[in-house]
Amino acid sequence: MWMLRKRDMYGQEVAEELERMRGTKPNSGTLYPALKELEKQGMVETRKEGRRKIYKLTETGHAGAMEACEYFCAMYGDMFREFNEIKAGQSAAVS
Amino acid sequence: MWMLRKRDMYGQEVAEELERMRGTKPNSGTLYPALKELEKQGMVETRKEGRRKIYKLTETGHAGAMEACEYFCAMYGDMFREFNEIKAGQSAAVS
DNA sequence: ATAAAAGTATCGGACGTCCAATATGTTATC
DNA sequence: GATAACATATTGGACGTCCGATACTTTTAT
Repeated sequence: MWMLRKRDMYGQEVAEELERMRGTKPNSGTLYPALKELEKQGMVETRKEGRRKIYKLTETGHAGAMEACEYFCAMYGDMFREFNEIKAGQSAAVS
Repeated sequence: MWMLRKRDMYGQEVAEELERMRGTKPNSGTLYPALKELEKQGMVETRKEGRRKIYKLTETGHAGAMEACEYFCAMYGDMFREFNEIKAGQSAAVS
């Protein structure tokens, strides 16, 4: 969902983005049911372009993405910041 | 694991920290098997203090925590940064 | 000493996630 | 227009995660 905030994508693009992020591409049996569920919930809307089905985040979807991210960042934000500080300290020590 | 980097804790403390982070406390049926697994993997070592069992991250555990965090941050780092930028923009707009 | 409380621990099962296999429709290619 | 390639889709099942219930041990309170 967060990825779709930036631009509309079709299924395979979503899969490739996820591969870039986490190393492995989600199986189609994972991807499409997930997208379908988001559509059912009104988070995304779709249009067809040729053989591709393009997913676009709705208003509700934008709100939902922000809300989910809010929760997620509240959970792991400290860890993130701390990790970045450690990294920053390490690269500073090198120079 | 990340929490244990800062200080040793006993089980209930771990549970309470997790509650602060994510809102709900993990069930004991979730917590203790997880800690036991970490011990089995050599990530934590334990000592008893009274009725409490104190968990301490080992060298391996520190390395493991960093490695896991590295992976995690590589996955979600962009989202985090973007989210923070949005938040920063919003609070700037208010003032 | 006995009861209550705190902390640790285990077991079953419900539920979710993800993948492999497979199928179907659509656009290129020849 | 047959074949290959691309994209979407469904189903089944393996696996993992998490919780509720329950039990055990150790300490504190009375």
